[in-house]
Amino acid sequence: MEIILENFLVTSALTYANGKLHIGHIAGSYLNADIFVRYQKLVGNDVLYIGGTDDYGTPISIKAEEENVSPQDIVDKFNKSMRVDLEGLNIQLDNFSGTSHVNHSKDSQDFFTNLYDAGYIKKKVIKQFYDEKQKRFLSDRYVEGICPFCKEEGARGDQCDNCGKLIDAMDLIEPKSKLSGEVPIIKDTTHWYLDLPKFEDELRNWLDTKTYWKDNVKNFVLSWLNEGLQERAITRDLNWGIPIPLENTEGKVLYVWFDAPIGYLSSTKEWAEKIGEPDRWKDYWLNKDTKMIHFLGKDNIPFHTIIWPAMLSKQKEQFVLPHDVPANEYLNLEGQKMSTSRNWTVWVEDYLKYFEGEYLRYVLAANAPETKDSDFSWEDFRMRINTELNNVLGNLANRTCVFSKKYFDGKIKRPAKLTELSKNTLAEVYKLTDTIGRSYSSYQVRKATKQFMDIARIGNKYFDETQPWKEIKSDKNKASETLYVCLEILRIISITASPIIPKSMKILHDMLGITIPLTWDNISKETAEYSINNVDRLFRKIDEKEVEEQLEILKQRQKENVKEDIMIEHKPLIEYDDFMKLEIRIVKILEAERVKKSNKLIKLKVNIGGEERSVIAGVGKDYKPEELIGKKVPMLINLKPRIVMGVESQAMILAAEDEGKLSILHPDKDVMEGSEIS
RNA sequence: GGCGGCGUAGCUCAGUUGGUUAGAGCAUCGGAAUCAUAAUCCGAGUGUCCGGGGUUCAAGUCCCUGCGCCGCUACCA
Repeated sequence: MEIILENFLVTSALTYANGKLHIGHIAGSYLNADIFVRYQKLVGNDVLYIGGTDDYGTPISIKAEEENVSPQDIVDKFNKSMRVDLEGLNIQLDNFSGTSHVNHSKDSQDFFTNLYDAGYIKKKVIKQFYDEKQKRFLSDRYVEGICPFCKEEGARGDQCDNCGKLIDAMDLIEPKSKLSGEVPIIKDTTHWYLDLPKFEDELRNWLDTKTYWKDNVKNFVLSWLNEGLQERAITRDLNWGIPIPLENTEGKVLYVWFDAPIGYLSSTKEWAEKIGEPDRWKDYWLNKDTKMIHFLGKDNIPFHTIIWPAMLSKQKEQFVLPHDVPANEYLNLEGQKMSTSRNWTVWVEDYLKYFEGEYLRYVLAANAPETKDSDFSWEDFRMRINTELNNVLGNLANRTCVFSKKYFDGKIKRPAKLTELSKNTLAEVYKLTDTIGRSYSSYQVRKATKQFMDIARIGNKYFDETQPWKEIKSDKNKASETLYVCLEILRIISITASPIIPKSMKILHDMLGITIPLTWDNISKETAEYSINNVDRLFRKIDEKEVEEQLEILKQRQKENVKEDIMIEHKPLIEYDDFMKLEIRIVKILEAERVKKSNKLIKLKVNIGGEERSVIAGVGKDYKPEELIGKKVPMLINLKPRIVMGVESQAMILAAEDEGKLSILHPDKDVMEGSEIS
C-alpha cells in the first residue's frame, strides 16, 4: 500500500476546568483522537496532538467563590488532575494547555481585533439590569417582575409564563433581582456581537466541499444554516476572563465560547516554545496542506463547524480551516444517561485505582459511540476483557510463546518454504491489515478493534488445525513452521492493535524479541528469526466480584449525592398563620385527559367536596391520564387561578420530585374528598 | 407540539449506492482436542429485520402512515 505522507493537526475538545475527567470525556473526544494520532504516527505522518482546559467563565468563578480560592487555583487543580488521568490512560497529547495560560489572551485578543477591523464585529449598547448588591449585571432570566401584558406577577425577564408572551426585560413592572431580591437599577452596557449572518453564504459554500463529513455532523450544520444564523454576543460583564482589546472597556471580557477554540492555536504555540522552536506552530497553522481534525462530542458541533471556521477565515494570517470534525455521540452508563450533577459516571481517577488503563481503552474502543449513543456497563467490560483480550488474544500469545520456549528454546527461524495453508493464512491476515488501516484513517475505531481481534481468531484456528503438539512428535520442522506463522501473526497484531492498546502491544512486541521499530511499514517485513524473551501474561481476568464492587460504588455515590441535596438551602421560617393561609384539601380526580399540543400537561376535573374544578397538572411524563382517574390526592386549592395553554387551572396538585420524576402524594387511609389538610 | 435519532437472534450490535437461503461477538446446547490464561477449535440453531400501506422485476435498505423508546425544546401553579 503506497502511503503519501501527510500533515495532521489533531485536537480534542477543550475540557471545562471545573471538574475531573470521566469516561464520557474519554469516549467522546480523547480516546478516538489518541487512537487516530497513534495510527498516523505509526504510518509515519507528521501529527501534532493538541488539547487543554477551558478555563474561563461564570461557573468557575462561582466555584472559586464557594471554595474561597482564586479561579486560577480551581483551574490549575483540575488541569493537573486531568493530566494525571490522561497519563494513566496513556493518552499522549503533544501539549495539554489551558486557556488561562499566558499567550492565550493575546491570541484571543488578536482574533477579536482582526474580526473587528474587518467589520465582522458589531457594537451594541443595550440596557440591562444591574444588581448593585451583587455587583453583577443580570441576564434576563435573573430578573422577575410583573408582566406588562397580563399584569401577572412572577414574570421572568425574557418571557411571561402566564400569558406566554415574550417580554423585553425593560418593560417589566416592579422588577426584582432573583439573586438578591433587591430592585435592580437599569444601566446601559455595551456588548460586542459577531455578525454571523454575514458569513452565511461563505460558510455554505465551504460546507459544500465537506462531502466526506459524517452524516450526523453534516445534518446538524445544515439545520443550523437553514434556520438562519443570528448575531451572537461575544462579550460579557465578568471579572474572570480575557479583557477585550479596546479602549475604555473595563469589566468586559470575551465570552468563553469565543476564546475556547483559539486555545488550539495558543496550545500549539506553547508547544513550539517548549520544544525551543517558537515558529514551529506555523508549520501546522499556516500550512494549507495541514489537515486539522477536531475530535469532540456532539454538543460541540456548531462551534467547530460554523463559528470557529468563520472566526478563522477573517484573520490576518491565512489559518487552516477544519478539515474534518468527527463528532461522537454520547456514552451512557449502565443504561442511563451519564450526569455529573447526579454523580452518575465513572471518574477516570477512580477507575485507575482498580483497573489498567489499557482495559478501558479496549472496551471504549470496541464500543465507541461513533454513530449513535452506546452503553458502558461493568458486566460488558468484564466480558470483553475476559473473552476477547484474554481468551482470544492473550491466550494465543501465551500458547505460542510457551510452546516455542519449551521445544525450541524460543528460537524460531523462518522456514525456507511454507505450506499452502500457512501461505493462505498469512495472506488472509495481510488483507485484514489493509482493512484495519482504512478503519483507523476513517475514525472507525469499533471496526478496527473487531478486525484485529479477527486476526487473533485466525491465529487460534490455524494453531488448532496444524496441531503442533502432534507435529512436534512426528516432524519437528513442521511444528517450527506452525509456530513461525503464529509468531508472525502476533507480530502483526502487535503493530495493528497498538493504537488501541499501546502498552500491552509494546510488551508483546518486546516479548517476541523483535528489534526493528514498531511501525506500520514494518508489518510487511517478515522476521527471519524469532528469539523469544521471558513470557508473561499480557492481560489479567476480571472477576465477577470486581463487577459487583464497581456497581456497589456507583450505588454508594448516589447516596452521597442525596446527602448533598438535602443540604440544599432551606427556606426562611414561617409563622403558623402563614401555613394556615394555605387551603389544602383531598380531592377526587373525576376526569383526566392530555392537554393538546403538550406532552407534559394533563387536564383534570376534580371534586373538592361538593364543588368541581378544572386543574392543569404537569405530571404527564410520569402518569397516564387513565391511572389518575379515581385517585384521591391533596391539592392546594386557594392558589390564584391561572391560565396555562389556554385552560384555566383552579388548583395545584402536590407531588414529590425525585431527579425529575414526579410522585403524587396519597393519604394513608381512605378519606372523603374535601377533607382539609392541617 | 416542534426538531433530531432509534426500533434487526436471549444480550450487545454489523448490514455499504435496494439484488441471491439476513450476519458477527457473547450467552446456550452438542462434539473434538489437550500446546496454552478451565484457554482453543468444529457443529447446531432460533429472527413476522416494530406494525400497516406504497414504489419496484426485487426493500431490513427508498416513500407514506401508525406504535414504542431516547435526546433537545416549550408547556409543570
